[in-house]
Amino acid sequence: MPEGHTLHRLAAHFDKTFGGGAVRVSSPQGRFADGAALVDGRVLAESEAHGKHLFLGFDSGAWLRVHLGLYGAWTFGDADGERHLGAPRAAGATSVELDRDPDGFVVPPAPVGAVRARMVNTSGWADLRGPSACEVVTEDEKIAVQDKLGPDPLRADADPERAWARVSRSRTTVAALLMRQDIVAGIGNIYRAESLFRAGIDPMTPGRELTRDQWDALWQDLGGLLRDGVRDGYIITTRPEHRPDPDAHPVPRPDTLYVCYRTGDPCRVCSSPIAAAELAGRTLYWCPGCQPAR
DNA sequence: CGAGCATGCGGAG
DNA sequence: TCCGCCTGCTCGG
Repeated sequence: MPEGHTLHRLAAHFDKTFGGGAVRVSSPQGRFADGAALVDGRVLAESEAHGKHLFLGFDSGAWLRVHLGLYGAWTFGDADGERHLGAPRAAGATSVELDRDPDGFVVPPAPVGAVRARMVNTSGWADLRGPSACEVVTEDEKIAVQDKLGPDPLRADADPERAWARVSRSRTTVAALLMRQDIVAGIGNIYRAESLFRAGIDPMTPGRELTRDQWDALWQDLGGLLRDGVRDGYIITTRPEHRPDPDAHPVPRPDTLYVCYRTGDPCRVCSSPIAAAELAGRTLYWCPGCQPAR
């Protein structure tokens, strides 16, 4: 689920499984062949996420920038099997047998589908499919991308004041503002809808009509939800008392969200039917009972 | 098998 | 504001 939490999980996973060693980079599909050649064989020195961008830094100073878009996903394979991080995807066949070439690098299975980028080291492999961006950039170019992004609640350097300065001056609805990566980086359709529900805020409220307290609470809640997402690996926004089985672990998928994908279903809190509307090409979900228009 | 859908974004108008 | 694109899953016929 490529909202911000997924990218931070990816950065941590790359750091753990590829960081500090030489990496072979290729493009089985061919569309990333030139970029792959630029970093092939280098040592992965740093792995970082900012909003929905993943930055993999190599010892040459070059960075690989990946944006998963709506469909992108990484598949990882090692001696423990396979797993996916990104867009939803059925679990593939798990194979624990890993062949190695004479240099000790893993020989991954034949590419399945369009593998834009493939990374291999001596303990595993990673395949990237369907990204909206996958390119090698300079340090300056990487910084330029980050300069256009708003504060990411998952990053230690995040300054919520910057976001509030924009939000509090805007006539745009808070629902639209939360989706803008130049205002808050890492929020997607699910966190947008769920955080507004939890705050009891009407999504159509103009940014300038939010109170400072409302914004502070929203920012705090987003940070907590994102950190939960990093920990759990999927988005859970429902409080235990609003789940059919408060003690169920892990939380069953149908019970994880308050409003997203629940059009017409009864609100978990007030039983009103969940509403949905198309807004700038995306579906906005909310509860008219818990988030009344003012 | 095709249509529809999805956690996103950039560019044209 | 709308369209196109990247991929793969699910559902209906």
